Amino acid sequence: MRLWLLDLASEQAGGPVIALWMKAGDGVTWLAKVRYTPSFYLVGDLDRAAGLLEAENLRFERCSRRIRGKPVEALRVYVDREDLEDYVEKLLRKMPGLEACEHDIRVTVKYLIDLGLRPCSWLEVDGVEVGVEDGVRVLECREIRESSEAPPPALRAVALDLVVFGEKGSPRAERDPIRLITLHFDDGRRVQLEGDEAEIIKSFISIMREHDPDIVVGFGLNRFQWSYLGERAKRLGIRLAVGRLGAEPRMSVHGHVSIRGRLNIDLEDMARDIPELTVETLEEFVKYLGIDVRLDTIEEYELGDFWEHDRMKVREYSAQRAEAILKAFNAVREFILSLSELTGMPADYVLTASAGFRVESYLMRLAPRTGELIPRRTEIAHISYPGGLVKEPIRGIHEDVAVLDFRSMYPSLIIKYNISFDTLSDDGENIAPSGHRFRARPEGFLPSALKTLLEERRRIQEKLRAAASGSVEAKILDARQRAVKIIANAIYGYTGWSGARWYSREVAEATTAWGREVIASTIRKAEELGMKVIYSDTDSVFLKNYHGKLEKLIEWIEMELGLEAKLEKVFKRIIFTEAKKRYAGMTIGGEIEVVGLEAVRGDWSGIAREAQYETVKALLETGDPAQALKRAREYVQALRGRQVDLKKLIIWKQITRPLSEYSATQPHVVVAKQLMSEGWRIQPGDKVGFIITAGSGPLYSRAKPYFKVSKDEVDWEYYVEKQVAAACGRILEAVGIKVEKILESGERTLIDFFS
DNA sequence: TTTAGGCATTCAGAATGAGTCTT
DNA sequence: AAGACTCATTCTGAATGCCT
Repeated sequence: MRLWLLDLASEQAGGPVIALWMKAGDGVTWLAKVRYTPSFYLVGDLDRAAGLLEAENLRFERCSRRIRGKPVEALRVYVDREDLEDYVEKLLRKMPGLEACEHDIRVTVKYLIDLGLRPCSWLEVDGVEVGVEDGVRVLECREIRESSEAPPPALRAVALDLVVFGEKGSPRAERDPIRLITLHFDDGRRVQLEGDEAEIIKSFISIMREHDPDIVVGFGLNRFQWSYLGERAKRLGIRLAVGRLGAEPRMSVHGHVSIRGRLNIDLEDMARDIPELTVETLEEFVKYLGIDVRLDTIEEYELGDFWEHDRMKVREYSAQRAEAILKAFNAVREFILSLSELTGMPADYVLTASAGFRVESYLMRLAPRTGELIPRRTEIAHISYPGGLVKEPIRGIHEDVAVLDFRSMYPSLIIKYNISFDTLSDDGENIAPSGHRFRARPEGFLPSALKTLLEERRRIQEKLRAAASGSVEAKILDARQRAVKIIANAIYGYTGWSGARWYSREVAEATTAWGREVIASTIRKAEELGMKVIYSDTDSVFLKNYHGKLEKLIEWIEMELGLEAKLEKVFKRIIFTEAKKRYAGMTIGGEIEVVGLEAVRGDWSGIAREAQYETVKALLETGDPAQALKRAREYVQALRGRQVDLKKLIIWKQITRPLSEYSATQPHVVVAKQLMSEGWRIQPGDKVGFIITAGSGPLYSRAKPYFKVSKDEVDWEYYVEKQVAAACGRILEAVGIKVEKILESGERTLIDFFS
């Protein structure tokens, strides 16, 4: 029977049993159960170990494996229990001098690795149906193996949104009831539950059981909504039996909430690791995906009022959110399933897991291929090392500048020089500028992983070109190639992460050292060819006077460096301040691109960002500093005339740690403390919005929560000088205009004549 | 349960220094 | 004349969020 693996869990029944939740092509849900005995490895004095294991009555076998490429003799020990880690730790205390590995891997993960199975893929399952439980067909599994690739089966999804609020401050589960539950199923059914809280929670549970969705999707489910629902249900004496076979949600790994038999997918986790999003809200996420859906915003502090005076608006608000969540999910569904399949992590927590764990999960599945043992996770002190090379930009305006980028520089270097933890060797023939040496062959673990990924991506992209654009197949392929790219690009960073199982500072250090050498020699060659290098950062060079020479440089990079570089874009005009990593340009298409400057930073006021953007735009479009100055002055005038919306004065800053851990007094922290004392919940990751008000004393004493400030309290001069003039001044100074010029009014006054 | 390092920038608060007053 | 005090300036570290 061909079944698609939705999720899995382990159970204890006189030894571990793996419960595989699967979907058939016809939409039927199957639960396949299979007995499984996990194992771990011992290395060291094996003869002594063997004696001890026999005394413990454990089954084991001798085998040859590798540790970081070095062949070792090991004992593979089978232990019929779920709590492998604790058990082995205890065992090790009786066997000093022996090392264990692969005992600190969860049983479900071990199972998938051992059998070479992946979630979100089709499997061939042999077994006997032993009954139907709660609509689920249960299978006693005999054999299970990979099956051929095919699109996923139809899956039923439901979007969930809750409305809760506090009379004062954030809602608290011990006090504030759930007011509204909105469910939006992907077959179009919509439900809004409102009224007596016990009743609506019960209805929610029965609707979940009746419609039996495979996927529950929401925004903020893991962080907030499930625990709130759980707490409220508990207080009302209701079992929140929304999982299959009547299970309740439970906290799982990576800060994820698990619901038995269903995928619980929180799009907030996905929003959080999209770098383009500076504010991780549903509104921004939906906008980023380019989804056309109406979303009225109600701020948290307004919810209570609207509930009292305009309840229709709240219902509409929640309905819109649920619809947006469902639409967003449909847009990213294939990506999530692909990432799950590729990394081997179940789809409901692959989003919650950070980049490092995703890479690691991918690598762990490759380890058995070469007999590489999976190292245990250890805590190692973090030592930093040199990274990419950044060349000081040439200040001012430049015309006609080409940007040349290396294509996946670090992955290419890792492959080219066979950089890997298992090829690192004092007699290696590839010698990095950092002095580290790597053997040229056999192919290392990381280069092999990267080659596989890059080839896979090329293969998918080829198929993608053949597929009809906009088709389901094209969508799936595109999602998959993006998943592959993400993992490939994260491998270098993984090797420098001290928490990684395969942490190798040598690998990371050698990679960046070769990278610096490559970019430095490229700069030299470009100059030799008569080009002028305006700026360079890590794997890109900005070139002037490139016509007729660029091709030669690209060819040289290919022939001499064995790497690939590509003309990324051409700026008709570009401006650099003296600062690195900050510039703005206009492409030949007429598009304005601002990089690193205040205009793209989330911790500057809207007015400063807008003013700087407009100043830059005027400068780039006309090439005339006077026009830019004029534009900047308009914003100063507007502020001084108090003609600016309060919203544009809000400065947002993130709370990055518990408030008590701050050593410096800062405006947003002071405001956060104040809000907290008023009953608002503020956690690391939250953004606090404040406005600077007039008065004396340090800034932090004049910062107020944005929703409490009126126009006559504002310190307008602060916004003129420290926000707008500071941001615009940076641009204008680069073209020889002094900041003070912005603060003067356009017309000359009497005072000008006297000074 | 945090992939890496490089970088600019702001603000608070300490350190420094010049100038003035007091003893 | 030496020391105490005030006020302005300079320097340093903490913190944030960007770039590749």
